[in-house]
Amino acid sequence: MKRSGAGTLGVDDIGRQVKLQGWVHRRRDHGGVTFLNVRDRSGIVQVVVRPEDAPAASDALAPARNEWVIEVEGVVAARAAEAINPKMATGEIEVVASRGSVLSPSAPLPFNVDGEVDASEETRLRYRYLDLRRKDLYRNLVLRHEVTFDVLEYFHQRDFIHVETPILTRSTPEGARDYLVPSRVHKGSFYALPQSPQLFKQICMVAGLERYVQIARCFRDEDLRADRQPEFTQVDVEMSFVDEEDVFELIEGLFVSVFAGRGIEIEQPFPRLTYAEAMARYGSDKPDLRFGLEIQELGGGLAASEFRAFSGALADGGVVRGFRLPGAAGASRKQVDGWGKLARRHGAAGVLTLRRRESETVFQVKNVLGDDELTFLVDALELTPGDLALIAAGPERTVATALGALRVAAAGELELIPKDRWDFLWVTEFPLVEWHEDDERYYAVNHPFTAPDPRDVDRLADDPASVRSRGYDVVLNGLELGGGSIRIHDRAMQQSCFELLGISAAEAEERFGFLLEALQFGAPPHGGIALGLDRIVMLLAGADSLRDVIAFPKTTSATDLMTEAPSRVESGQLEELGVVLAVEPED
RNA sequence: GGGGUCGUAGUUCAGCUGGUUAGAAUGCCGGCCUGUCACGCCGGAGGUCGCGGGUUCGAAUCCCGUCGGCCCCGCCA
Repeated sequence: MKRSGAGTLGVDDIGRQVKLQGWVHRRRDHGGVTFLNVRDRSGIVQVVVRPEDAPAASDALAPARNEWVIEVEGVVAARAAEAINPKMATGEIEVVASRGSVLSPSAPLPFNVDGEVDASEETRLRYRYLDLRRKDLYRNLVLRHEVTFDVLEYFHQRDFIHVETPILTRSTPEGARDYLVPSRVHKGSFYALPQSPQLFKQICMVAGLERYVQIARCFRDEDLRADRQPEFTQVDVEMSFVDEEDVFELIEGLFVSVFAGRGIEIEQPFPRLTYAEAMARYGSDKPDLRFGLEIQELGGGLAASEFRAFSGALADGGVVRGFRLPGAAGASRKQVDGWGKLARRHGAAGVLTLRRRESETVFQVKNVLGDDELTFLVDALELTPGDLALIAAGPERTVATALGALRVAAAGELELIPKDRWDFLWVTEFPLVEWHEDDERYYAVNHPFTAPDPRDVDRLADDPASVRSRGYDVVLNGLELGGGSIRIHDRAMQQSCFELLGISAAEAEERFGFLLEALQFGAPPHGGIALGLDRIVMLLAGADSLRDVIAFPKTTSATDLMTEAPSRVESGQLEELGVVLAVEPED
C-alpha cells in the first residue's frame, strides 16, 4: 500500500484504507483506547488504537512514545460531531488503526518540538535536527527553497547563466578577514574561501558570458550579529553592456516577482536616495522608510546661541540636528536616559530633549536658549503641542549616526513602525573612498573595482574623498539587502584606483594581476549586484534572526554547537599540511 | 578588541539581604482510566547550582577569574 501524508487526509478520504509513516507527535492513553497524533511533513492526523478491535496493533504500538517513528494502517473514519477538533486541519477525521509497528524508537527529547519554542537557543542549536522538526523552522526552509527556485527561474528566463565559481580561491586581503585553508601540496601556501565571487564574475564578463548569476556561498571571518553569519548565501549577478538603470530595473523586477509569489505587492520603481541625502535625512545609509521621523538641520538658527554645546559644535564645523517624535512629550525619565545612552554608544556626547507643551516649549537644559531660538527650533522641527524632539550636536558623521540610531530605536519603542510594509529603496552615489585615520590611507567604500562617477573623475587625484562612485545598495525596511556597482573595465583606471588606495603597482600585480591582465583583452563595460538571500528570506519569514532561515547556523562566536566545529585536529594532519601551531589551542 | 545580559533537575525557570534535606512546572518511569486532542488522577526517580579560585564557622547566594549562549559597539572592501 502506498503511503499517505498525514496532513493530506480529509473528509474525502472517509472509508479509505491508508498507510501512515511518521512521528508520534503526541500520545494520549486512556487505558481502553489510545490516541496517537501522527506527524509527517505534510501535517498531523489522529490515529485511534482500540485494543479490543485490533489487539496486535495495540500491542505493537503500546511502547511508542513522543517522537517514535511508527507505521500505521487503518481506515479513515469520520469523527462523531462532538469529537471534531476545529483547531486541527484534519480534525474532522481520524484513522482507525488495524495494523501498526514501530519503525524507530526515540529517546526522550531534550525539548518539545510541538507548540511554542520553549528551549534556549543553545539547546536548540545543539539538537538542530530536532528543532527543524518544528513547523515554523520547516516552513522557513521550504520558503527559502521556493525563493531560491523563483530567483533562479527569474534569471533563467532572462538568459542568465548560472556559473559555479571556486570555493577554494585566492586570498585578497582588502576588506573582511578571509577564512584560510592550508594547501598540502604547496606547503606554506593557503587558499582562501571567497568573501564573494566578485573577481570571478567580472572575469566571466571578460569571458563573454554577458549575463551571469550564481547562488553563491560566501565566507567572512568577522564578528557576528543577528543578521550576520560567517557563511552566507548571495544571489550574485553580473551583466555586460549595462548601466545603473539596467541593474535597477532587473533587480526591481526580481523583487516584484519573488514577493508576488508570496502574495506581497511591491511598487515599482523603488525610490532613490543619494548616500548624502540618506545620511542627512535618516542618519543611515540604509534608512528604514516605513516611518517618517526625518532628521532636520538646525544649525541655521543656533550659530550665535549662548548654549556652547550648540554654538561650539557649529563653530568647530559640526552640525546641530534633531527630529520630532510626535506625541512623545510625556516620555519618561527612563526612556530619555535610554536614548542618551544609545546616543553615547554611537559616539555622540548625548542627546537633548525639547518638549512642546500647550503653552510653552521646554528645553532639557533650562535657561540657555532664548525665546527666538526656541521659536526657531519649534518651527524647524515642526513641533505641535505634545511633541518631543531629540537634538544632538557635534561632528556631522557622529550626529548623523547617533540620530539615525535614535530614530530607529524611538520608532520601535513608540510603535511607530507599521507592520506589513515593504519599503524598498536604492541608495546611490556612495563616496568612492574613505580616509582611515588609524593607518592613514584611503579605503574603498564599496570595493576597489567600483567605477568612479565620470562627473567626479577629474578630482580623483586631488580630492579623492569627494569623488562619488557608481555603487548602489538596495535597502528594505532598514536592512541592506544587497549592493553592487558598475565596475571598472579599463585597466588604466583600475590601476590608478589601486594607486589611490595605496596599493603599489607591484602589489597590485601580485594580488590582482590576473584581473589587470584580463582587463587588457577586450573587457566589456559591466556591472552587477549581490543580494543577501538569507536576509531576504528572513524578512519574508518574519524572523528576526538569520539563524531561523539557515538550516545549520552558527552561534555568535562562529561555532556549530551540533558538530562542535571548529575543532582541534590530529597532529598528523597538521604535519601533513606543514602547519605548526604558534599558540596552544583553546579549551 | 569592548559593553550589556544570561548560565540551578532532561527542558524552561524560581530561589540569591550567606544558614537545616535546593523548589515549581513540564518531560521521564510506574499504576489507574473507552473519546481525548496541552487528556485526567495517583505515585516515583531525577541536581558537579557552567568551571576554577577566594572570602567565611558555613557559598547556588558575596568577590576574582574563566568558559559558553544571546544582544550591541568596533569590525563586516
